Amino acid sequence: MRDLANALGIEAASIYSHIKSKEEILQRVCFRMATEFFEALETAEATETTATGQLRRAIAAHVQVLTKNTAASAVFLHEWRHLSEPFHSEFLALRDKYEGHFRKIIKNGVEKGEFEVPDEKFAALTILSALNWIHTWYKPEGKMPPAEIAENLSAMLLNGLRATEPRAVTPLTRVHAT
Amino acid sequence: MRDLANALGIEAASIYSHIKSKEEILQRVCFRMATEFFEALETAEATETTATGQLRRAIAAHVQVLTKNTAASAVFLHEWRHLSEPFHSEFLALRDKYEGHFRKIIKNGVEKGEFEVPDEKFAALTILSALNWIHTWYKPEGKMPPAEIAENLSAMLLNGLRATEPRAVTPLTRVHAT
DNA sequence: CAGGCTTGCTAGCGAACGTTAGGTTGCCTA
DNA sequence: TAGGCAACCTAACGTTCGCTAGCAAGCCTG
Repeated sequence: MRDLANALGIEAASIYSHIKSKEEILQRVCFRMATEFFEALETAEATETTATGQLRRAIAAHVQVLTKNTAASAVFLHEWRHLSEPFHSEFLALRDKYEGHFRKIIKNGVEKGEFEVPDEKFAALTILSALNWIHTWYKPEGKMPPAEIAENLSAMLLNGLRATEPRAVTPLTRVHAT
Repeated sequence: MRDLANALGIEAASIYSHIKSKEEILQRVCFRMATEFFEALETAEATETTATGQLRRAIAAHVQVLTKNTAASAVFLHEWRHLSEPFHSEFLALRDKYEGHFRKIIKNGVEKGEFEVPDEKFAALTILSALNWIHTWYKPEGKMPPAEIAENLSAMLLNGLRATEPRAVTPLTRVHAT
């Protein structure tokens, strides 16, 4: 709190004119990020019809939210553990729901013959795992912009490392300005 | 410290008969885990000759170390940030070296025509990302044992989700008892 | 222009933190 | 059997933590 106050050019006690408690900050960050992830995901799902397209859009959306604010992302990904009830449970429910969207995209893909996975829950978890690590190394001034990161991730996750036949990886068409 | 002492059935001050400071615990955990990861990785590399084989072994080794002690893994993956100098720099150097091993396996694979990736550093990072998340959900009593997790991860990372031609995923032959 | 709301301040509370000082006990060894 | 050391204790240190109380200044609105 004293560090935060210092960064704001304010006394620590003055912060409490704006918030009720330290945890309120945590709650706001966690749930605002959750909302951002959901909105981005729903847009992604609505934009495409094929499972492959939806998944690639979903990955791009997730990466975009994640890279837009890496500090908030780190809080969203790790610090939610310190939420008190009922926020902790509520947050976990949202997380499950978000993961469920990915699971459903994958399930659809498997049913339509686009994908082939041993376990769709495991696949969804692995995809999100691969995405959720980027906040630890991503730097806005780095040479790889979020869109390119997303494309590389999509390519890797959809096609794997293995060299076989040539695989077309067409760029995503632009939906709206970022 | 007081929690730790309580878990040990001891007074907090008594801990200092065994360690110099709280950070010493952090140092020991971080560097012991680093050693474990390196030893497992080097065994994996020595066991196979193809890049594909080495990568699958390396993934299995990493997963095995990670799942053996999820609490220590969480410390290794996140809390190293709180190491003081020179341990912080030393740790980062080890991390780079470890990642370098993966990068080299991938590079070899690309040169031998086994793999096809846009950026081998990025590929290495993505693979480790996918692996390093499992400590957040893995439970020893869960229905998926570490070896199976590793196999599924290898399958996903090497082949991707996309259904194309049938891909043989042969199980790893057992090297030594676990 | 009076009232209240917003935003900030100073002072300080009570709890928790990592850690130290100094002492007691019991075992292992010379 | 004497000495030393390992392992533990009680007591308390100085610091940092999140936060509250109480107050002052500035702004907007009735």
